[in-house]
Amino acid sequence: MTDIDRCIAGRMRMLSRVVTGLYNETFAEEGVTLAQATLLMYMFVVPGVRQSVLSKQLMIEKSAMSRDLQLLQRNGWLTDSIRKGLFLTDEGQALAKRCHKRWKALNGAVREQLGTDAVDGLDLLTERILALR
Amino acid sequence: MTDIDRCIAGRMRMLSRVVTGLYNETFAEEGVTLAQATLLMYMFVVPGVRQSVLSKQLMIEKSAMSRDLQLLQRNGWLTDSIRKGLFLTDEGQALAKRCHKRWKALNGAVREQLGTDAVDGLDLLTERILALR
DNA sequence: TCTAAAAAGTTGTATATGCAACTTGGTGAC
DNA sequence: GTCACCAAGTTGCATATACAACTTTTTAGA
Repeated sequence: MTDIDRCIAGRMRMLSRVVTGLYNETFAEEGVTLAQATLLMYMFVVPGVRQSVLSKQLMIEKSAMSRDLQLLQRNGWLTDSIRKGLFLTDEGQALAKRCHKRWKALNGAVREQLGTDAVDGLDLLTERILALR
Repeated sequence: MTDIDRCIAGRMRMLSRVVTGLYNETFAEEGVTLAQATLLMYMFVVPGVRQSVLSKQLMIEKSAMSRDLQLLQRNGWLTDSIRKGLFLTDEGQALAKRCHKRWKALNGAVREQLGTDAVDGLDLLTERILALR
């Protein structure tokens, strides 16, 4: 029973924790987490997007999404009508831009350090895992 | 700014959510989650292991680990002395065995469905991500 | 052996997440 | 039009996770 370190899910979760920590370090300078920054950046790109769309795209359960967005709203980054489509406030837009700048730099560096073969591996893995469902 | 779906961390988190859901379905029949089952199986294999070791191995922050274990203890699967090394109760051992059986079947099927190339990709990715730190 | 520093573990606080059950909103059949 | 249904969103409850600050335990030196 010494084979449990070959657990696909366990491995994915571990890697997720590690990279999350890495990205959070950067976003902390803007006072947000990676999860929050991701939502902000999505909403910047697709103004008016519905929760259900984000939920499906990111594979986050709708109730979790609802709460994540409420948090952003409490921080003044979303307008009031979050049930009719999501829109960033001016402050939210400015924050999204700053986050994107940091994200781009970090993500580029990470992709480079991982190497194209590892990144390709991730793409393949993504495809196959999504096909499991 | 439509490049955010190329986020390494975002991707890892999404995949983590998906596979976690898949594994949780199986473990739910034993009344535990994947996270809990993983800890039970580890402790079964290495009786007396310290929290700090699990924490490093699984890359889970020590305070999170502390609480995860307290939960298992409240359920009667761990003996009292969790500060001096972790030991499963008889019930905990029986549960760990049942979990391992389910895990082995599911993980084998998942590895097969993913294919060796994708699994190899995950191994490479693991290596590279751990090297980032 | 005693003590000071390091490591291990816990607790406060907060976010991220899921499932179940509920409410609200929209849409089509009639 | 309205009613019945389905999709979208929310809320209750629970787990998983991190950081900071604290307490306890261990370990190294003198």
